[in-house]
Amino acid sequence: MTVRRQPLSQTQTRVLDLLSAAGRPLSAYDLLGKLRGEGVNAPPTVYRALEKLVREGLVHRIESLNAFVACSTPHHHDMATFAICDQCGLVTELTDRPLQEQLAAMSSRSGFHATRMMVELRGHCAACAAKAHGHGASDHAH
Amino acid sequence: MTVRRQPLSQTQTRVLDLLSAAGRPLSAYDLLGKLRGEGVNAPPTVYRALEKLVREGLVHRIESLNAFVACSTPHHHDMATFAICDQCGLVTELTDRPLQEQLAAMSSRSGFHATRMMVELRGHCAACAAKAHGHGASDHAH
DNA sequence: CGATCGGATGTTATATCATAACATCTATCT
DNA sequence: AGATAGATGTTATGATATAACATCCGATCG
Repeated sequence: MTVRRQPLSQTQTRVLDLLSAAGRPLSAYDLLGKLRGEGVNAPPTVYRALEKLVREGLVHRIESLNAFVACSTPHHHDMATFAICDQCGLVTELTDRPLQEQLAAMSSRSGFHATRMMVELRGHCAACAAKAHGHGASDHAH
Repeated sequence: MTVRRQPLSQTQTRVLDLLSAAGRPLSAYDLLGKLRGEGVNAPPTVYRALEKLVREGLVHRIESLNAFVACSTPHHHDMATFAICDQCGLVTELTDRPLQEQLAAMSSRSGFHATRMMVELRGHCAACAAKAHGHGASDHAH
């Protein structure tokens, strides 16, 4: 299932595995923390691995969190949509073809040629919205 | 036209004016640079002013640039769409009601309750796309 | 084989973005 | 006067990201 266009290096594989295992966004420094003692001691190595993984479409960068997640369905679409719960930190990758088409249409209608489209929704996931029955939201996230 | 729900302080007004005059995204430190010598000497003041302006819907934060722009049509929508040219740095704020509705629909369909929706397109504006007739793209942006 | 090249990594230093924590000041309301 | 809310100042630090340059290693080719 997991199609890898290019072979991944040791570090790249480790980073991807860590992100997959986490199942949530990790910052470059979160990853660096987990890789210390495995011969990775400085930010550039992590950022370079992430850069490669993003190029390959295996990892997404979530701009509003300054963090990275393993792509749930590696496909290299240059289009990612995320719903980010500000309460519990849950991040869900959504796929919505019509939305992508509409974005592309809006984009080209204005003469803009999009190479990357980011959609990030902030709010509360179903579970947290249910819990918050009116009593104040005491945001956490992270 | 410009509806201000709350009166703005001196600093807040200056920041908004600087952003409006710039007509492009400025970082908090860009603003700080312009405000030194006007009694503003430290980041927190700028960030606090920006925070207020964003709350009021007068300024948007562009996540993928870590920068701020004056809202082209102050309305407090919690929804912003930007097309960012990676070549010349031009940032255009787009409004597309159907897109907003579709996003809201997709969001609620999955039980997610969105309080903020961010859409950022990266690519080339019409002018730059026209210029780049095949000869290599030598990205600039900033 | 030895040369060369691309890709990955190491290493050091620094740039850039953002906030914590605490003090002060002023306007307004009571 | 006392209380409150909002804005700001000030110092320090935390968090994120990259520049610049050196090295290493495996593949390819003459």
